[in-house]
Amino acid sequence: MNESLGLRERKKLRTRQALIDAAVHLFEDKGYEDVTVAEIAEAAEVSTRTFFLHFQAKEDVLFADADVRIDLALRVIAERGPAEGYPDVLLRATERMIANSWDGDLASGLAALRVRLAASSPVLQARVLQRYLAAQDEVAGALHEAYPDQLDPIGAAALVGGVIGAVSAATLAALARGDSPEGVRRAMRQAVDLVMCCRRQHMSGPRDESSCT
Amino acid sequence: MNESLGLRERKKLRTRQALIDAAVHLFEDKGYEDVTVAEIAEAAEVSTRTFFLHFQAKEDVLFADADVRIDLALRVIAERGPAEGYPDVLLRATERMIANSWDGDLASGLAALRVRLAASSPVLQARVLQRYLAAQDEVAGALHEAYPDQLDPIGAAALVGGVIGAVSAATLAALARGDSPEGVRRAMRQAVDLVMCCRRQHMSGPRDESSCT
DNA sequence: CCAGTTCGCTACATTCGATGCATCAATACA
DNA sequence: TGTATTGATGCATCGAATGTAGCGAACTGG
Repeated sequence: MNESLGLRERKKLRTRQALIDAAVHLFEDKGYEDVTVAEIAEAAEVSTRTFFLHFQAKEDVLFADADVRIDLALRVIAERGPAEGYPDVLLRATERMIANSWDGDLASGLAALRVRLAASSPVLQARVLQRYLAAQDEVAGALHEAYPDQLDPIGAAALVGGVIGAVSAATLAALARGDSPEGVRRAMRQAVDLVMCCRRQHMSGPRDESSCT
Repeated sequence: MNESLGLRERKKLRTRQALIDAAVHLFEDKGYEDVTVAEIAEAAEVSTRTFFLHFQAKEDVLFADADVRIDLALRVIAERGPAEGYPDVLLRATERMIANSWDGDLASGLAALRVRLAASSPVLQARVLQRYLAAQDEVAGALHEAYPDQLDPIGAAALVGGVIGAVSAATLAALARGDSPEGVRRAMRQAVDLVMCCRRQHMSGPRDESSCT
């Protein structure tokens, strides 16, 4: 995976991962609020200061890989086909993010832990929303840049916000219901279909067209 | 207004109002982040501790009178017409909430300030959105109850999440752009149109049908 | 009018998240 | 090897938020 990295960067990644692991274990045991950053750092055998050198804030340790997903979406937009309309691009970007979260967060149970913790900690919940907003903003901005004459900034924001909002709400509902990872994935796809079905001109992959209500 | 209150409670209300006024003035001058609770308390001539006796957190001084009117949306759903489909009901509920949130703004300048500050402070953004998220859950549940055979829980969550997400994102985008209140309101309606246009069967009020892309 | 109680407020101490700064030591590089 | 880069550290500090003890003004019943 990371064979060509220098020793220094490998060490850095190792402490970062140690912090993540320590935090996850502690959060699972004691919940979010009852774990201090000092505890996490101590468990990872680094200083408290080092924690904030790797993560902007306490809750960011739970979103270690979330930034990767934004990059994925941005790349899909950047590498779009010349004749591709924005509904298809947005659809592909969304599906790419879903696929990524499938073999990342969802499989490892990190997403479920996040939801569980957020449900019991309003502070964390607010920060999660903040993060989602920032992500939406970036994607919407990129989409507007890509289709400046078809999407004004407001329309792009509404479009992206609608998709992300629908997928998030469906995912949360499925997770709250205790669905299996497959069930969660199905909920995600259902949400995408619901929002996008009326807007796409042609499909980029095999999908049941009749599921559009 | 409060003639039959005891002297003690009147005093309490007075200090509370002094804290709100001081906070509003300071926020207007210096923005949200650059004002400390100690400053607010000092300007209101009370101790810092007293501030937290009246408000759970710094942001709550801005939400002093703001109760999210979830009831409005729920009532629209409850009092739906027998032949009304869920797209129309949801549309009406959303419009009702938009109209109300804006009326509240005009009534007390506090809400207007809140919106303005939220544009520049991610913390406040998240707090506002948190309130919307709580409403989202209830509305989705009510919508599912109202149309049990047309909307499963996941579908209802996705639908409502999509609408709220689109409206929120468009609103924030308009605010970030520095739009006038009228422009913000237009962005809200644009977002509703974008998400709902393909789903409504008949309109409940005067609206440009051709705006549906 | 007076004791006893309630309660809003204060001062002080403390915890915790987060940041700035100077510094050390290991790595990378010429 | 010598130098520069950089991850990690300790320390100081700020601001939000909470616990505690206690004062004094406002209510209560007699």
